[in-house]
Amino acid sequence: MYQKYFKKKIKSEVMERQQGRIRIKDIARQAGVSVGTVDRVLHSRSGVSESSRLRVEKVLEQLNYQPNMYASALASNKKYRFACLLPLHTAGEYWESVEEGMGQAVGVYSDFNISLETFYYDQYVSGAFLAAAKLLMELSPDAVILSPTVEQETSVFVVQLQECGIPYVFIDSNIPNLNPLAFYGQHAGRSGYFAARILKLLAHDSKEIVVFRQINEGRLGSNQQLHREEGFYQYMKEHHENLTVHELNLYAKQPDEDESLLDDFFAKHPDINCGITFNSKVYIIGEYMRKNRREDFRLMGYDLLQRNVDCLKNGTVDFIIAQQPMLQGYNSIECLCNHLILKKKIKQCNYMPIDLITVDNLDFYFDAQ
Amino acid sequence: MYQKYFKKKIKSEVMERQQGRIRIKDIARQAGVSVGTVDRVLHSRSGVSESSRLRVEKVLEQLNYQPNMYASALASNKKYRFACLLPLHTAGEYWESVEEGMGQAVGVYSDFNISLETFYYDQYVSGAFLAAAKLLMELSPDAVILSPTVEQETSVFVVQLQECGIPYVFIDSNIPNLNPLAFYGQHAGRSGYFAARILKLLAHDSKEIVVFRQINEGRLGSNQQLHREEGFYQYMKEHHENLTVHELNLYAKQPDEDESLLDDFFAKHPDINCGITFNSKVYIIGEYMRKNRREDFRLMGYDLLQRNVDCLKNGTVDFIIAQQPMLQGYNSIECLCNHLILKKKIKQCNYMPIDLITVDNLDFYFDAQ
DNA sequence: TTTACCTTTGTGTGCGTACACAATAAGAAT
DNA sequence: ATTCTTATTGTGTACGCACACAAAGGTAAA
Repeated sequence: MYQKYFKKKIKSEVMERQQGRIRIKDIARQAGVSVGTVDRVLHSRSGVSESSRLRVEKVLEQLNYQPNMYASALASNKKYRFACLLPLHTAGEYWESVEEGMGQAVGVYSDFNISLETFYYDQYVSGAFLAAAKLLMELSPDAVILSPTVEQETSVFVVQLQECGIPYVFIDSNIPNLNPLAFYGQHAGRSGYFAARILKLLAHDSKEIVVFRQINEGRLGSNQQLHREEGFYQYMKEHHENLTVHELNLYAKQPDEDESLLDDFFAKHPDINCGITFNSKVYIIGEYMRKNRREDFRLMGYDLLQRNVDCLKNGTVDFIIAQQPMLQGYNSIECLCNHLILKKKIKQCNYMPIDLITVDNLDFYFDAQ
Repeated sequence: MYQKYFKKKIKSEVMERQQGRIRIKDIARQAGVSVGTVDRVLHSRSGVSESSRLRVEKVLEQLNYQPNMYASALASNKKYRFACLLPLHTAGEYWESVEEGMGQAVGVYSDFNISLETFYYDQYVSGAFLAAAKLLMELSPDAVILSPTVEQETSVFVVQLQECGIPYVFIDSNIPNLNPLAFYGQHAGRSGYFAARILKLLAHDSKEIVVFRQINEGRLGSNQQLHREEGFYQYMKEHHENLTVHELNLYAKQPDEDESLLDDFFAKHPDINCGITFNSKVYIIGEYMRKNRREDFRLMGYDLLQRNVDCLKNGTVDFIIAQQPMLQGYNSIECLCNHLILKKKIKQCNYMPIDLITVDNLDFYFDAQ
């Protein structure tokens, strides 16, 4: 009859007894010792003779013992306090999604008795980071999640964490030599490089484009933004060296100020019809274009804030590059559970995908957990 | 000093006793009954008086009891057999990634005593699906994952599953009126619409483009492919009505045959420099272009098979649309665990993101779990 | 030989839940 | 009143693991 089918069995890559997993009891019987001794070996506690330790370890390896993490977590019956240190932000901002993801993960892993307390600092006030960090440390948390936006203050704090043996996870941006347990965020340089390729497609044959920049408290954006710009310019240098890239600095203090800056710029350069921002506030430009009925202007930006989504939908923004902020938050909590409770091995550097969003695939972006 | 920070506490949205979660024991004490009675209420088993049932239910709601799923799974000590029914495929094909994702999930959830057995059918041989399904049913699985590629045979099988009360999950493509427990896959129409927008950008001002199609055993591709095409044509109709779209049917029987078809086509249409495929075999075109040194040809396709990735890297393919096949596999297993073991609520329709991949963001696509 | 002390090993209980079984109460039948 | 039946409720054990404590064995000192 039909020879056109067959089957295959996957039973998790764990050795099995008749049916069901190897337990500590099985190891004990095989090695001729009690479960207590096996337990001591597993947790490398003292009080085991060399001979039985070796015997147990051999059987452990032979049977490829994998502990039941849930039973283990249940028995240990510990509570875990996680603390999080984030830039102060208002509703609708990027960091809110990160927090939402963390909240989701806390819910999912609530059976592990975890709790999360978040502390905020104003990234534009010198010393605020360390002040918030001090408050945080009074909690004596079991692990910390933070965004290393203020590099040198972060270094100071990280040393404290290391002294206390508290593991810490970086989120959004990375400082590799501070050696976090893990990092979740985008490869900013590559995302700028990618953005450049797409923008050049959008720009068609235009000879000039514009980069809108955001200046906060005199600082030229975050490290993330700077790295995106670097990637962007690298692509343009490699592929379109004779393209003219203008830069326009905005300040987002009073909307009027930005508006007149934009007015001045486009009065001077009426032919420029393509631009990009490397911060999350492309809606400022989008809303300006809508107000001034410049429907020909092609525009790109970062992050799916509600106002940016609105711009995508009304066509003033063509593309948004997203970086799964919710997933970053979710993963950072998950990572701590895996490390502290389930004792799984953690991958240190975790780049988020560089997602290109248009009005067409927008809906499905949020669908993915 | 610094007023620029504050804190916030998230402790999972679960009511708590002093510290730690509400347990069955707590409910029992509050309601003035034994844990056995609470257990009977929780599982709506018989043998509880109306009065105590009401009392328990009231306390349950008051304290917002959330069972510890891991303790529950541990105590119930059941084994779960999952079965999977997929199209027969060779190494490097799309379905292999789906299987990889399922394998990963089986590993992650191995503490729940789950096992997975996969059955294959030749989607081009009539009756093979149901023959494989019969084999599958001999396992008497607790749940089934399948790709409903052969619509009418799927209908027959689904009726059997419903009669046996076996939950089933659709993967890759959906047939909503067959009412699966869940569906994981892409919105094919929208992805075609999205593809059209990007392709038009790539095509610049070209007046003609080409769609390469794959004919298997006389069938014009899967439902997925057809829906992508529909979305594609819809976009073109709405936005670029006077664009000429050529279609070229290929057969992938002997490479020579396809090659001469391509030769003929491009001899007849030497000016066409932009094309797309809606199946996963864009590498056939990419490799042809490389062989014929047509570096000007702009090309798009679907799915990150190794040969497609190679084409992305050597520049013969510009964009690939991906659909997270690994995540589809992973999610389908996870969904069954959530439903059967953890008793969580399942979302029925789960569209995967429509991801646009270039050589720039390729690496990070695979990084996301 | 007895006692003390330390090393090594085994046993018991608890984590929160599920389920089998025992116990109790209430009512009906004798 | 006694026995039987049935409806209701409580208790005990198990799941796999962690950890406290008890027990056993060995060595050295008194």
